[in-house]
Amino acid sequence: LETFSTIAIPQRQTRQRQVILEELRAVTSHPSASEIYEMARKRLPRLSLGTVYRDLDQLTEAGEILRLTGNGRQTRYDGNAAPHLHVRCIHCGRIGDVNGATMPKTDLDVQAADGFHILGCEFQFTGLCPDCADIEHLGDGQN
Amino acid sequence: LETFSTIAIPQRQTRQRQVILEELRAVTSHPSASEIYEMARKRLPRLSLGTVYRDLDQLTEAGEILRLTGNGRQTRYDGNAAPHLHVRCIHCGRIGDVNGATMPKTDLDVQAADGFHILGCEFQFTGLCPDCADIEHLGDGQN
DNA sequence: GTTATTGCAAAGAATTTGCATAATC
DNA sequence: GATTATGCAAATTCTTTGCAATAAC
Repeated sequence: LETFSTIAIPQRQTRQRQVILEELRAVTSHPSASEIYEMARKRLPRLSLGTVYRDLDQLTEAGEILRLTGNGRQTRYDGNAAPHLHVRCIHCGRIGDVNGATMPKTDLDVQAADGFHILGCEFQFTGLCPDCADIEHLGDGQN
Repeated sequence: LETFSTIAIPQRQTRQRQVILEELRAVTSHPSASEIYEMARKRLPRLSLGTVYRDLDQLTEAGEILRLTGNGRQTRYDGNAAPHLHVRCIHCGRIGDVNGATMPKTDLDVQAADGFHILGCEFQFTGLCPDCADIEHLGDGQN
C-alpha cells in the first residue's frame, strides 16, 4: 500500500545512499530494487537489500528519483525524476522511456462512482521490450 | 511477470468458478483475490485460495473479467469486462469506476527508447477513496 | 554524544505450484 | 474413463521490520 508523503525527512549523507543514487542515475533501464542491489554491491560488497529498499524510499520521498508502480509485481525505479512517459513491456514488466510524447490532455473534472475523489491521473504506453519481441517472433505467442 | 495470452483454454464448468464469477459480478468494489476468497467462501466453505487465483486467471484469459494491475502490490479484479476507466486510491490502493469519462486520445505512433515497441497504452485516474479522504482530513496528511 | 542509518536475519504479504483426490465431460 | 480442477500445504517472490552495531553530524 502506498503512504501519504511525509513532511520532513532527516537525511544524512551516507555512502550507501550516494552509491545507490549514482548507480541508478548511470542507467536508463529502470531497474528493480534487487537489480540496483546487485549493481551497487559491486562497489559496496557489504550492502544489504534492506538498506537498498530504505534508501530508495527516502530518495523517492526527497524527489531525487521516481518510483514506478504501474507494473504488476515488481516496483521499478527511475533515476531521471524529470516528467516523462514510459512504456511497460507486457511480457516481462521492464520499463522504457518515451521521450517524444507528452501526457495526453485530460479533464480531471469527472465524476467517479462510490464516492472517490479524483486528484490526478496516470498514463503509460504498453508494448514489448526488444528481448520479448524476439521471443514473440520465435515462439509465435506461445510460452 | 505477465504472460502472453494463451490460445485455447480447456474449461469445465465448475461450481467454484461459477460462484467466484457471480460474487465478483455482484459487487462494484474491484476486490482482491483474498477478498473474493472471503466472499465466495460463505457459499463454498471448503474453497481454497489457490483455486481462487487459478479461476481468476482463467476467467481473465476468457475475457469474462478484468485483471487490474495498475496498483502497487495487490492485483484487483473487475467483474465488468466492458471498457471503462478507473480511479485508484493513492493511499490504500482501492479502485473505483469512472463511467462518464473516456480514454484520452493518444498517438501510439511515437518513438520509444532502448528498442521498445509500442503496442497500446493505459490510463487511470488517481485520487482518494471515501475512507482515505476522511483520514486525510482528520490527520491532515499525517500517518 | 546523539540520533539516523546500516547489516543481518527473520517476518510479512501476495501469489504460485506440486500432488493426490475429486469432479466434469 | 480420461483429464481438468480442486484442496491443501509448502514454496516463491518481493518487500518490510526489529534490533544491536555503526557511522554521520
